[in-house]
Amino acid sequence: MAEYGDHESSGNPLETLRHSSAHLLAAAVTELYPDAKYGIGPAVQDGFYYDFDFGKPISEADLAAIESRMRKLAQADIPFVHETLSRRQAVDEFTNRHQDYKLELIADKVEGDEVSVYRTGDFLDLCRGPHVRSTKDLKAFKLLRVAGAYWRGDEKKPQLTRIYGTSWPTPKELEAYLKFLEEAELRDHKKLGKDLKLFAIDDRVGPGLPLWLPDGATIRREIERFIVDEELARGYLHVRTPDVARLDLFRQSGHAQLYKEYMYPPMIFEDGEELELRPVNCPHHIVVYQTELRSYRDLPLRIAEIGNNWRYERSGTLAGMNRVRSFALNDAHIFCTPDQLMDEVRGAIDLALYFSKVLGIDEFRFEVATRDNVKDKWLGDEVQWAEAQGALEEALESMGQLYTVKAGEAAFYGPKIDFQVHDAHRREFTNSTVQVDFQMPQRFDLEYVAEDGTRKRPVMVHRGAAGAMERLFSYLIERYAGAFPTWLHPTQVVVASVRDEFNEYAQKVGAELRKSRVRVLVDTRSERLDRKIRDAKTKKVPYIAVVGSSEVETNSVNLNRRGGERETVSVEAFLESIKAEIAERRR
RNA sequence: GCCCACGUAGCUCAGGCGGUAGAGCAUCUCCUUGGUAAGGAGAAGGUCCCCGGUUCGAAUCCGGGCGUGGGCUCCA
Repeated sequence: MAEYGDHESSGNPLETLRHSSAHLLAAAVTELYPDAKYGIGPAVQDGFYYDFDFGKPISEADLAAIESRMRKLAQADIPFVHETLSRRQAVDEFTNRHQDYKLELIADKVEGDEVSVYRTGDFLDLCRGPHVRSTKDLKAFKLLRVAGAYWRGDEKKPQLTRIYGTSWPTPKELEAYLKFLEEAELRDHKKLGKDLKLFAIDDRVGPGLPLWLPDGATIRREIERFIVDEELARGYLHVRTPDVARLDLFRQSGHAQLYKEYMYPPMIFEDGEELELRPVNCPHHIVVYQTELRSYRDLPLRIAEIGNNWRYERSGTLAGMNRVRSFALNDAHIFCTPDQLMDEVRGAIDLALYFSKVLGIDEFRFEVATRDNVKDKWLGDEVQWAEAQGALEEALESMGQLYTVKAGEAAFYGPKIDFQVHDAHRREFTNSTVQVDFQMPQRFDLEYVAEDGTRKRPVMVHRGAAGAMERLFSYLIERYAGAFPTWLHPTQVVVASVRDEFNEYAQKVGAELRKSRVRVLVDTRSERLDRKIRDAKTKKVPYIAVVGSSEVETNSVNLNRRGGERETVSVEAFLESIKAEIAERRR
């Protein structure tokens, strides 16, 4: 979390500009709301924010006035002045201003007797800088929205009002950014999901419980077939296990204790039976592992399933298909020896990279989430952790992949690699993950018979190579703006007859394509061709095959491709080419 | 869960300072047979999110819910 000490701009000019914009915002706010207390105000991706305690909350309607005050201050050409105060002076200054949050930061974060502050006219802020020279350097900013944010990121602390804004060196860049936001709006999976009838979320079913409509379900089926076939080819064993289990299973795994807040309450029956909707698949897969005595010859054993998980996410965190309460994870649990760990991690990363390549996930980055030394929230001994962490990092390095390390972000049972992608609005989220686990093997007393006949404990790797189907789908909708590659598109071809008299031929062409499992819609409505083309284009169908008198004569179709080019080809040639495109999963 | 905003026909939205609502698209019917992004006409369609309160009267005002969106916290 950004706090004094790490929210300062690094010297990157754009960050400096945005950080100065945050100060300008706070200066305007303190003029308009003299009782407002200010918290922190860093530069963030694409802009900045500042947190305030207004006493009583403000709303977005108030932003216009604040922004125009900012403009006024910007035009006034007020310099950003750096000063170093003694601790005593600083405390006096902020006490006079009733700035309790700043006083708290001075007490907690400032070491020594020197306190760095910046003055902008009457406004004084605890800050290391650097800043732009004058408010006049801030030429292109806009306030975007207000939000609640807990003081110092802590739910138990008071909630402040955060004002978000964006700031750019020139008005032209600001305009381009606002345009980008507008375009992101058009790609939004929630909007396109509705427009293209891919999925629906209905109050009567419940929040976070999406319904996959026929076209969405078609895309999901294609993705699942692709995933399962590829995993089978790579030595995974696909299983099917139930969405529920006795609560005791999750007591043994530790989820009932450590993961309780995300779990649905158990179903308790008259005879005392307690069944629990599973929040994760691992316990079921462990039971699969234990259906027989395993030998070292069986390892690595890779048990996979596109398994449904149920997590009672807090209502405020739900978001379209990206964050739901019931989702299908492309999950697998690899049981292996410590010696095999590296290769298995590499294999999992390689698979995730392959899925990404085929699905079109071009922009991503890796994060290695490790334990930190401060907290005692980690289970297991440090040597194991160090080994596992080393294996993860070495795997990435040996594959030439760059990564960042996030200390303290590991799962309680082991370190992990997260595969970070971002949506149309550049909001980042985890799609796939590779996690090393020493806890479950211990809790379930997993073992295998080693070469020397002794019983040994396997290591477990949890991995979701393509993530959850729901989240992946939300990503793909935005990635392609609904214009899915042919192999994924629910309607691969629309056959459009020019007039009713060609309907029969259109049906014949459609039937021909369908024989090869091409998904075809034959548009025989009594509408003009224009209309049929428009409707198909609106649905972003990759091929529109127009048929009229000349096509009937030559047994051909006139193809209107999504890219734009048009061409008359024989039905046979079209069929061959689209079959190849689908088989190769071309983008 | 918390903060802010929003919730009117299947969809996108008007309207309404209190007198029970309107458009376009979609749907249905009829007419139209038109070669590459919306042919025409008509019909049908709404407990204005839900529950309370104020009022002669509430979609409109007030209160409480529920849901959605953007954030916070959390996370696949």
